[in-house]
Amino acid sequence: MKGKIFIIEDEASIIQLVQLNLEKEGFVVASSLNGNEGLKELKKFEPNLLLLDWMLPDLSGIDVCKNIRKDNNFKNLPIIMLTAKGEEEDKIKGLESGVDDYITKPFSFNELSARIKAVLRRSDPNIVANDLIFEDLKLDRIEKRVFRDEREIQLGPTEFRLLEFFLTNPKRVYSRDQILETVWPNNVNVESRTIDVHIRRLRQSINIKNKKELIRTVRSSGYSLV
Amino acid sequence: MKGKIFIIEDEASIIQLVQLNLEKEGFVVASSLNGNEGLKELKKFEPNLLLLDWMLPDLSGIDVCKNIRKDNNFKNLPIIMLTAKGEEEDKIKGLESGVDDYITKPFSFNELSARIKAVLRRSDPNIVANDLIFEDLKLDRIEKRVFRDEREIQLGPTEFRLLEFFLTNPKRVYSRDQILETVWPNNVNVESRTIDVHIRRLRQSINIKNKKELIRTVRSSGYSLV
DNA sequence: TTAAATTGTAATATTTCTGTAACAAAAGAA
DNA sequence: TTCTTTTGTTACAGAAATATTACAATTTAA
Repeated sequence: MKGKIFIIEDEASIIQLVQLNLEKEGFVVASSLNGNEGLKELKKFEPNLLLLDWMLPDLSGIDVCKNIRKDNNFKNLPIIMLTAKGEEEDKIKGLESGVDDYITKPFSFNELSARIKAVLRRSDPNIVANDLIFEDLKLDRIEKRVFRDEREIQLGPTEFRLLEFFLTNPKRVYSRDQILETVWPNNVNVESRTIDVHIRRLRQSINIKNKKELIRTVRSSGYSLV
Repeated sequence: MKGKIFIIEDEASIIQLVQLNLEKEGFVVASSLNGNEGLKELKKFEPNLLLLDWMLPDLSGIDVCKNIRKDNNFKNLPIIMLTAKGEEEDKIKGLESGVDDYITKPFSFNELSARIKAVLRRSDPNIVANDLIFEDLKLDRIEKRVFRDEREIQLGPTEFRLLEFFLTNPKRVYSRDQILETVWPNNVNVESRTIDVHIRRLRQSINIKNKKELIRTVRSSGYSLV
């Protein structure tokens, strides 16, 4: 899982629990303790999914939700609402206001994880898929294997993550910064040119003679899988 | 799996969830929402195992349990108790009153399924798959034996559990954390490097010259059986 | 109780991977 | 063209991950 998840929730302990577990599953996670700030940070972070608490100190969950739905860039951002027990009636309102799913506290992490994956499967299938396939390339996340044309290819850890990243959004061009953010562990400082080297290594591994180049260089923009 | 499981539980949503999943695994399932009725139906149904809620509208779980233990035909019926969080103290009583295992709500279905199988393995070995087989490797859970190529292999307890773990999901790559969580007893703190040593011991035992290596190292990810 | 087996850890050896720097090549701009 | 900017390529040293070994402590079996 290489997806990004944002959490808006005022109980720090819940954030911690959820964040820790989600990161263990490979998600990149950011969070905020209140609605207004959350909205701002969220739009910078560009998550693939939002976990939104119903009751917040400033705005209500619904308000946040409406704000997001109004913004063209986030109109389709999947949202899972976190509600406390006893807010049953509100649930329907929540769903009406454009929430994709909700879960009642206290919840087990497994339950949350299952719902997140179910929602992502609809909105962004590649994030949760076990096999990422693009033309004659196949990457198996469970077995950690890569194939081109049925032939297995050996990749180092970084090249594997890099390819995984490209495969979740083939054709799309990514800047070196974007690649760094997602493919490298957080807070690691790496020369941007280093990516060029890894791109080369990846190219060398996945290219087969007489077959077309799979990674396109877009001068002054970045790279993409084609 | 072709065993029969009876559920006595007053929350219909839990019954539904569990029943659906158990049936998917091949069990035949019947259920009741309260104790008195449950007892009657159960005796007609003759299950191989009972899932019993601790708190029921009429009888308590313990009462049901005692009633069953008095009946010669069901004296040995395995029972797994479902308890809500906070009833911790009662657990001990539960086990004393002849319960085979218990699980605390909320639970994940996987957890429940694992416990059911563990209990059935003791009481009714034929219902659960007991031989794990992968290529020329065979592990007999009942007799605690391992064979490669018909030849028996001696393993220490930890190596046995480790191999058992790999065999439940061959090919899948597991991280050291995942291995620790499942193979080692809960809450035991063990250095993550320790796994390497056990992997080595396991390799040494199950490898036969001229035969391919069975355990694959996936750098920065973990190990898998191949 | 003694002997044997098992476990976890630490220390060491070995392998593989990473990031960077330096230079070459290519693509644009003027 | 010539200069400038960006990307490609290579080699390499240090880092990181894994393998191996030895050993002391503990458990189990005899």
